[in-house]
Amino acid sequence: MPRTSDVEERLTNAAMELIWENSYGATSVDAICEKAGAKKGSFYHFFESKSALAVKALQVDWRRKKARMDEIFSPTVSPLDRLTSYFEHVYQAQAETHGECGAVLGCPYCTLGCEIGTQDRAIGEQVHKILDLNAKYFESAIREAHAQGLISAPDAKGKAEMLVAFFRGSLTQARIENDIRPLRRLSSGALELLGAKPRRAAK
Amino acid sequence: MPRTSDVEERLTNAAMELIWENSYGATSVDAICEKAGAKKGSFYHFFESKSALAVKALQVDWRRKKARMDEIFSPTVSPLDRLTSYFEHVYQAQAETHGECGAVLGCPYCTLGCEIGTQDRAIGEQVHKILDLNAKYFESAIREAHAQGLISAPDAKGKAEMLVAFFRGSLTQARIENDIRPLRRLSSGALELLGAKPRRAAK
DNA sequence: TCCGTTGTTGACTGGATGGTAAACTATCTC
DNA sequence: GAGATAGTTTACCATCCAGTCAACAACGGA
Repeated sequence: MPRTSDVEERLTNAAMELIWENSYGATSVDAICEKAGAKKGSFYHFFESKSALAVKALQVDWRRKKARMDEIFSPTVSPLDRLTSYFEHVYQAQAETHGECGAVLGCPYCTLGCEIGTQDRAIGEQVHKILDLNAKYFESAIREAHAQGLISAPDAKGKAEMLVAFFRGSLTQARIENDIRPLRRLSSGALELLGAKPRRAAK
Repeated sequence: MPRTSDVEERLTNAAMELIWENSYGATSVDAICEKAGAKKGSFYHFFESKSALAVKALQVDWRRKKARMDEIFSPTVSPLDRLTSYFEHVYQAQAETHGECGAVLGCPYCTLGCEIGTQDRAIGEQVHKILDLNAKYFESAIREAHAQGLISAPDAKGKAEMLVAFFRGSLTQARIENDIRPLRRLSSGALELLGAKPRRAAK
């Protein structure tokens, strides 16, 4: 057997998938181990508890998503295009998982945060941290769009909070209804909410 | 012992509270029985399963909330005032539970729907049904506001979906952050989103 | 008064749960 | 090649879980 194994990574991936697809409470350590092709002993060699695994899984998942977001929200792109292309990206990603596993799963952070916010401090804080970072992209794009005169948003933080609420609410709705339709109007709705002209040639 | 008992009602109330405060998965039948002061045997005398109890609890909870909403969305009130006073009401209610149990709990339907949408068909459908009904109030108020020239919303259904997403997203945010702040801007944000003049004297 | 209905009780079941422990194996370093 | 270290395996545990069951109590109607 190799010196370094990828069991830890397989475990975090399996955990993230199962928790996202079902829920934290409905995801057992046994199920995670089976999906990852690992034994329970290995699980507790790498993680001190199910909760610790969830925290790690969130971190890993976010690191991947952050890389994508840094691309999409690159300063080389016009601020409003950052937002619309991000929403397009989210729509595509949700449509893809819908095709793959037959269900629209929405935002894993929101779902998990909602479920265990009052129960598990560590997970709750991790979720909170990630969602805060995620919102920063919106705020920055809005601030810049305002500075460039593309929209009028003197209170960029407030506008960002509204947009974030709309965005996450749409994802939540999509998960509950198991329907991607609420996500189709994400980018046009965002422009409307920001008071930008809805007609835009992307790219 | 009395011919008719209130055990059933106590069970649904206890279930709703526990599920809302924690989650469906984290709420055991034993815990519900203890909170309701009932024995497990009684539980299964009235309900065939934990899932069935949850469905019933949702129905009872919604019936109560619907009565309040019918008042608030009374045709005697100006359509935009219906919306703002509903949001004020929600804010007050959330602030109250925050004071009582130290946590902002958000929307029970969204939280529950998110958690078990993919796992329990019956509960998922019940949640879906309630959320649809809830959204109808928004759509009707928006349509009427448009007809009265208070706002411009030719696509009332679309606007309502946006507003609902914003509303529920804010509640979700509030739960995750355990903070009522996202709910303070609910009514002003709604008016902004609808393109109404933000200055209004309520009542 | 007796019977059927409605509601109540508490002990019980079998399986799943999160987590443990100790033995074992492969690899790296010296 | 001897340890030390990192990782793996299996059997195991106590607890909790949803759900069952059969006996029992209170009332209403006949």
